[in-house]
Amino acid sequence: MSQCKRKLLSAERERLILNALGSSVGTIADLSIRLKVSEATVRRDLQSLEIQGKVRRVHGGAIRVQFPRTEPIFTEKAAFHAAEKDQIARLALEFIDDDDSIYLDGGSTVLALARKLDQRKNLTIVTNSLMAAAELMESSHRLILLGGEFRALSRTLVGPLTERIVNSLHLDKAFMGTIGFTVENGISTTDPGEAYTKELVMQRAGKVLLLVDSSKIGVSSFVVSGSIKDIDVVISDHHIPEQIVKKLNRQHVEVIF
Amino acid sequence: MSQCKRKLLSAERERLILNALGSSVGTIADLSIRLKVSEATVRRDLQSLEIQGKVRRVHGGAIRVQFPRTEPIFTEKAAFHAAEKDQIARLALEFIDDDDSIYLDGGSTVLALARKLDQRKNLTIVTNSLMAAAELMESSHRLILLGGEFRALSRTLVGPLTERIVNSLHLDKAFMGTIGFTVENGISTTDPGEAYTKELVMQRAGKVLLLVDSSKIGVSSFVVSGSIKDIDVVISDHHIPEQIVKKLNRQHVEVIF
DNA sequence: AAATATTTTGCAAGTTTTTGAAAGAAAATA
DNA sequence: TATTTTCTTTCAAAAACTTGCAAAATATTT
Repeated sequence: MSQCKRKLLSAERERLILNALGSSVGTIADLSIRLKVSEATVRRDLQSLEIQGKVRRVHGGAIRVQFPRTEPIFTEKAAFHAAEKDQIARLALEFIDDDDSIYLDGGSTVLALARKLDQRKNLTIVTNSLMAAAELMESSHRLILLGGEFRALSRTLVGPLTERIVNSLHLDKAFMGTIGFTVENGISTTDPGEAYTKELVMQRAGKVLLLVDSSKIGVSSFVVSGSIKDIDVVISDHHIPEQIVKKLNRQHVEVIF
Repeated sequence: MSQCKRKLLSAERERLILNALGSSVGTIADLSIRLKVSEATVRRDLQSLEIQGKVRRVHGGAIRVQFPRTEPIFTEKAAFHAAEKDQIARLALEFIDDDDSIYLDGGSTVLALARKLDQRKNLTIVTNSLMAAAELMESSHRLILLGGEFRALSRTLVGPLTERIVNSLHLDKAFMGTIGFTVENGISTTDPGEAYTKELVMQRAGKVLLLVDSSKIGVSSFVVSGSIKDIDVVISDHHIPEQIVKKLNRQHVEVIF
């Protein structure tokens, strides 16, 4: 049906790539042979497909995204940048001492921290994240859940009801996650209820530590949920731009990576 | 079945590993042979899977973990008298109308009710049970969790902190579970924190329904968590003794079975 | 139709990631 | 305690990725 001599348009190729990937993965080399183009071109096409959210690129090839929902489901999000998140969590763990009372926010980066907490003793852990709670169920620490309205997308408890409990607690350190982070606008998220609870917690905590992988830096989301002033320490990975670090230091925010 | 010549991507290998592990354990040596890669690579893959929370590494191999990790104690309990509990839950469902705001207590009998709630529309469901919450995560109902201290044995949130949220809610109907139930002492449970929260909820609810299978009738536990006066309806199975029914009726408690 | 601008493609240099091997540390077993 | 097995760390080679650039293809203008 299409003229086979003429070279294919990139849009046509992209459709062919998606086809070739089927439901599983494909290598660059394989796709390059099948489409009769150079590997460089395949890479560019996959890059474009990744931006469109149709494909997830991995070293050596790409994986087709199964359910192209508007927001990636939690488990997919967690697998993305897993190594960076783990590294950030390892750095964050250094800030936690035995017998601390700490707050764990929602999000996969903070969840990575939750998985490491059996390296400390006798913590009081407060969280609004059901994923973190599930992870800590078996632990010997004292676990307190914020009440509130359940938000399915992030699996967290949010909104005005959380205020009741937050205000009756003292928190030594709060480990916060975020959707977006810029020096100008501070931290931002998609849901107003989520933002409300974040702000509340940061006001109650002795020290606020923001865990943010570099893919979120420079991104602004819908609702502002806190400014730079609320944050004491930013923990990120090594891809964080040097100029951002300098700007943060100027605002008396410690940066670790 | 699979193309053995082509080199596998790490993402593919990880899927194969999860597959190979199935629900049991797998050794490094075994995986190394099956995937035709070095043991070092298998270790690295397992490390990555552990960071993602999909696997638990042990000396010599790895074990697959799946969410929600159900404690054997709890599942055994739930399996016990499962048919009776399901029957009780079916009867309890009749008391729930569309648009109700209801409370779900902890315990396996109430959990059976939670599983049936997609037969109603637009409920506001308040609960202190993480098992119930896990069950209702995907539902379209509005879900509110009581905050408070996490009690591992029952997987519920209990204690003084729950007061903050309970007192700011209105509940049409409360579906309560219990450890023990006698006409003389009312309902009783093992944990003071648990009892505290139960009493609180029953005071705030328009109608209190007790879901109790016959194995718990005549049993008294450590802490009293409510008297007969607090209860409007008792829902049980057909093994409930006739004389108990009469005594309850005399105290204006409706009995269904 | 010719000339020019724009986009796409392939190539190559330099960088990063992955992989397997080996040595020392830690854990299990006898 | 001694011994074996398994784990972690480190290293070097190989594979894959990124970036910049020039040639080719396509689109736009004259």
